[in-house]
Amino acid sequence: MELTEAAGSKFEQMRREKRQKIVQMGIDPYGQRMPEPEPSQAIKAGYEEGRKARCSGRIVLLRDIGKLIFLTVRDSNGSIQLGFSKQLLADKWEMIKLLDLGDIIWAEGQLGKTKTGEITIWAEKVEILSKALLPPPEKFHGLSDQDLRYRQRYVDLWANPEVMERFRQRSAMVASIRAFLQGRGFVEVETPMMQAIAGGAAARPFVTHHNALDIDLYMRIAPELFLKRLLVGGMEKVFEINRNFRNEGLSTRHNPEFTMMELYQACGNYEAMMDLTEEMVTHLVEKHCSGWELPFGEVTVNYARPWRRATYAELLRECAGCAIDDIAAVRQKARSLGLHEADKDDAVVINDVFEMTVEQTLVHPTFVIDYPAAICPLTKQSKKDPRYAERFELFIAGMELANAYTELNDPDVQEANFRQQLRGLSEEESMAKMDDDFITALKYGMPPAGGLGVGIDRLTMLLTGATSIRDVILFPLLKPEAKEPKNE
RNA sequence: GGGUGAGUAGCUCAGCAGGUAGAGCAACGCACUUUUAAUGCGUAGGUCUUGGGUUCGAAUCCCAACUCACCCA
Repeated sequence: MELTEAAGSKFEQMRREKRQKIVQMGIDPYGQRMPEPEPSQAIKAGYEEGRKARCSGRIVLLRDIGKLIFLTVRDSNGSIQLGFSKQLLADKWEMIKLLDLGDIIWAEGQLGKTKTGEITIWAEKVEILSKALLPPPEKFHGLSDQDLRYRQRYVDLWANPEVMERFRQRSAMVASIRAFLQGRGFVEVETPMMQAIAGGAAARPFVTHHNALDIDLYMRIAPELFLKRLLVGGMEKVFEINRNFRNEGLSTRHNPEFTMMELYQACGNYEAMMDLTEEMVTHLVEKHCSGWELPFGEVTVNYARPWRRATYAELLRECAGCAIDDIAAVRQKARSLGLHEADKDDAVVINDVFEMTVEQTLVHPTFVIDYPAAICPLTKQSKKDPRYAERFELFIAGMELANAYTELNDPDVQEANFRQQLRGLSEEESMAKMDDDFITALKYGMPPAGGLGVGIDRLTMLLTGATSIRDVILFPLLKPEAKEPKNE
């Protein structure tokens, strides 16, 4: 065991010794405030021979040619080459010779080009900002072990520049969504993440406990019921971008905590929400992507407007081959798909069949409209046919990306819907959970409204071509690492 | 929950008719003032995920566990 520890820490030991030498020179190996560096990208873009430039970043490549050293340092949006010559940096040379891959440094000097044309800062001042005690991953292949990439995202981000780029894009897209909505008069709000009743969606919640009050609380599965209370309060256009928590399995499309944008618009309905969704997403594609056709895994998605709008019933007929009214045929289909249907209500069986047959076929953006009213307890029924609800879900690449309703605002109908439990769903998974205060709110009067939820993680997946949700969440949920026998 | 694949040096990967482990990068030493994954020479580095089993002998075969990835429910 001692042997392993000694071997495992050999790299660290060498670096600790170098750090010690740096300290002995009177240099702080962890740096201090420095004149603000410029982004490497900007330095290169505004290249001007002889101009003074300063940058800082992590050393990702180092070529030591004796009295001349070339280093490539990487910052958050690029990298730039530094040239250290003994002639220019005689007083720091001893420290410079102790620099390693992975160290974070700062440098200032004149811009120039090498004989091969590479833009280079010929450093006159160099500071070490942080001595890395652990060696970086392999410089060419980077870090590719999936487990390590997720567990040590802090390494993944700088070892694999495309990872950094994807998260920069995510951030830019979220900023664009905010700007888009604010430009249309929406006000951003924050509503409770810990709730006494986990309502607004059909999902199993996480339970937590408040000690002082000695009560159990749920991590929210949706902000819906609180945002609607704000409609009652007189906020006519509100949105929230925040985390939801659902106590369900993990997959390439599901992380237990995920980011949802939800918005509500007074005097709107689900058609207004369709228009808004289409405008918002195409705005993002236009602003952040390379064209209307974007690859996603095996498929190519065409985001060009207008997007298809098809009813739930017509898609069921198209893909499952049965009419929504012919419940015997639907149950037959369910059995042939291997689904258990005997103890479930019609609407639940129909939806099971829908999920299995239709969803995966919807590659290009498709609004599925007019859901069976029975599975939509928070949605206003269609005036044309009360068996259906004014709800749509948006599917892209077989993934549910958005969900929207014409919001139900009749308190008596809402109360009745909360009491109506469907067989085939556990109580926790049911959307119908009595929330007396929400009914009280509706009794004061909520304007008719359109409501929309968009999964931000999935949207990022689609627009950046990431087929796993873990690639768009900085720190996805992982099983804690098994305790290893060797302790510190 | 089920199936498939993976886990070997710090990193990226070879090695599998069973005979006690190998490369590149990284590291250490030497040389080098225009390199681009710098180069040349030299050195060192591993309870082959863990635990059982088969065998004279296991990284390799068998069983179980752990973790990850993908597919399915």
